[in-house]
Amino acid sequence: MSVRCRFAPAPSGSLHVGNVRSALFSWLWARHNGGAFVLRVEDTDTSRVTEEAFLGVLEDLRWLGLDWDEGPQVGGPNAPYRQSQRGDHYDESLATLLAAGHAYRCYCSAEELEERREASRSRGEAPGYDGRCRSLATEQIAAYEAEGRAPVVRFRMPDGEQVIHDLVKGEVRWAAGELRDFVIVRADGSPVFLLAVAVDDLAMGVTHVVRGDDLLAAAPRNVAVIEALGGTPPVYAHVPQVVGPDRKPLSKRHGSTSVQAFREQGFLPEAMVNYLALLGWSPGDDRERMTRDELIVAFDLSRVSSNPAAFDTEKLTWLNNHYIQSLDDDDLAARCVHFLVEAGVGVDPVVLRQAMPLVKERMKTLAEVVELLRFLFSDDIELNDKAMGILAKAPDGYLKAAAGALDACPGWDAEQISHALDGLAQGAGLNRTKGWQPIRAAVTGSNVSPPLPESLALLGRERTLERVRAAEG
RNA sequence: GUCCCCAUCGUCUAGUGGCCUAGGACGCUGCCCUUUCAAGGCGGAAGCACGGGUUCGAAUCCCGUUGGGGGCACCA
Repeated sequence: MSVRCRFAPAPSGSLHVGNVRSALFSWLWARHNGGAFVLRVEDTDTSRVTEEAFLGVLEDLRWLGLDWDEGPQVGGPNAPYRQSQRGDHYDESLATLLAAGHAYRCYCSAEELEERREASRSRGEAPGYDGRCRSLATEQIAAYEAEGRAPVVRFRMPDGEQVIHDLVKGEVRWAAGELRDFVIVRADGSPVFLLAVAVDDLAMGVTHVVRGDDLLAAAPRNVAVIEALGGTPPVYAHVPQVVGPDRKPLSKRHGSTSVQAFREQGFLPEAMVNYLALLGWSPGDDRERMTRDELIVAFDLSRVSSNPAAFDTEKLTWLNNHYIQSLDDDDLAARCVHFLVEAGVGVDPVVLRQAMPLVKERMKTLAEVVELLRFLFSDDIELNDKAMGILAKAPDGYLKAAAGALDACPGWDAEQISHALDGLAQGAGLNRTKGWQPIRAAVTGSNVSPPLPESLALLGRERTLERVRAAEG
């Protein structure tokens, strides 16, 4: 049987990197096995779902290159792929479960349940549902109905020990009676996650469920429902949570951990995918920088680590720089445009393209292109403090001499500019560092810039001279 | 409270009883290269949570302790 993996996010706007890693592992496993990757959106909680949030999730996955074979915008034999549109499937399964006695109506009110939970808690017992409505007499049901109570539907957990053979966690057991009967349909008739997931995984022929280990305890419940429906449960792989630097599960508290935030900061999808793949998984050898195809070949769910991994932006950043360096100049320039425009910097595409070799090993994120190259596209140069300091320390008349030397430079390419600058520095008795910094400060407004001669060559002689002369005063 | 999961450098990891004087990577750090900043090259510091076993031998197996995390919802 061919492998079918799925990713089933709640539509949250933008996925956070922990979710994305689950999606990535699921996708890698599908691709590794030449199987299918199914996307299903868990939007049963219709009250808080917006169309924008739904589209945001799809956008994130597309940007990362995690393509799906079945799902929203793509279709497939099991459409629709939004749980909010699959009510008839749940109704049908519910009828089956009820008819076979695998589920029953529970009339306990929220207050009654809470009261009994507290009582068992104070007795030191597990606080779950006590099974009171498991086998109600007909008269009792009639009495509840007469009271106007609206029942929920609970799933009757099978007796006996429950065992999950998890690809990551190994064999996990729950003693008989530990897993209580849980609600599968609310009093208002809407299906709960635990029903919807089981019904959908079964209907969609999912063979492997890869998800966060916060859902580990849901697995035996999922299995029980699927088996009650006469199906064969999938294999589960519960990957550990991604945690923040403080070792707490990733949340809003850790700031911008959404895919969208990383994208806006100028991280490449190639870097995100590579980094996330390494978070909790390794190929078993020393490889770290791996292409998408290499990851697909090497990926193995059984090699996923079973302990939580801390998200390390530093390492992501290192990989991002690596991928920026590996892009060809046209590609890199195209990706930079957005960030320059966003920063209000007008761009000359030809010059931008020519500037790429100067900045690619200096950029940790695409967003940094703005500070690196602003001086090329804007003549409105503001000197930073260090630049002012450098200019203040330059010998008297040095900038005037610089203007003269550059004006006299026979040709305007990096090599000849470099030669002219050397002549200038030597004439003033300065080494390159001391001799070139004032020019850098005057022209770029900063003590730090891409290589100077190449930068001046791109800037052009006239604009260079204007800035050097302006800095004199 | 109870059940479950987890525990190798600061971080991600390799390691599945002898190959471990615990390997790699990020970060940190020294040197080299160098027009600034990077990038790059070559070095360095840094770890098996603790306590008991099992074994000729344990990072690796078992038990316990401690410390994290998750479940026990008409949330997903």
